[in-house]
Amino acid sequence: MGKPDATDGVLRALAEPRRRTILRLVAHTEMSAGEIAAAFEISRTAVSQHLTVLKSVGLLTERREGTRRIYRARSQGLAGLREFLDEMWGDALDTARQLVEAERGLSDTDERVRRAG
Amino acid sequence: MGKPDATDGVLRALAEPRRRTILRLVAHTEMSAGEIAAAFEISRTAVSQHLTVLKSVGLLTERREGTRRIYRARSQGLAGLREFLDEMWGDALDTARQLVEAERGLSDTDERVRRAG
DNA sequence: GGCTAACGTTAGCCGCTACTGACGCTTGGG
DNA sequence: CCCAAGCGTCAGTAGCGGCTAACGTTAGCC
Repeated sequence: MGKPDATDGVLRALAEPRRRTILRLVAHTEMSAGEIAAAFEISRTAVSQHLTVLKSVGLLTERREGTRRIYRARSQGLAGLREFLDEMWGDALDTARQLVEAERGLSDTDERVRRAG
Repeated sequence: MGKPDATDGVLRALAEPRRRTILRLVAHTEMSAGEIAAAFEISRTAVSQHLTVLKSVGLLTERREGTRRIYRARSQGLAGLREFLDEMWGDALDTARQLVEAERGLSDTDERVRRAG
């Protein structure tokens, strides 16, 4: 419920293979813009634009450190997409999602892993 | 043979708002191509092309009945996307998988990142 | 066969999007 | 101050992707 527009932007952002690669790169660790750009063969400018897109739809977090900008994936940005998936999957997995949400509440970025058992 | 990443096609298909609407329409019931087209204001041709795309990436099932073609969402086509989500979300479902991998002894994942100390 | 209904397919147009190259901005150091 | 490092931003361009209109195809009825 909330904004259907949010899911639209997220899906358009994820439709690009390189943007998905970027997300995977910074899924569990941080990286500077330069480090991320070094992982591709396209120009640094193109990567910067991808970073802008990902950040604008809430899939990326930016932190400044001197002249460098450190990026990190923001898993919360995928919440709307998960809702969309569950809506059409209509499975027992929806129950699991409720358990997870109830457990983590509104806590923010944290790599800690917890069992839902 | 085969496609290295079926998720790519699925995400590109889902990036279109009308295709998502189509999927929602036939998520729990069947509909003919004409009925689906009637739900939009674009031409029937455009809807037919959307149906072709959705079918080509495995998100739709087609059944013929006389001159009509009946469509229905194929939730199995979203399995790969769900894996992608879990990979970056790191929720309880993914945790269970990680535990299994840990028991097997840290086999093959190469997404390990070096941590600059 | 002739005709209609219900679709898919093709050709062409047009807007969007990802790319490159040049430039501007901010930070830190001499 | 000047200069370099590190990035973002601004034109400009090539190509992809979705749209319409016309045409082709299959199924059923008379």
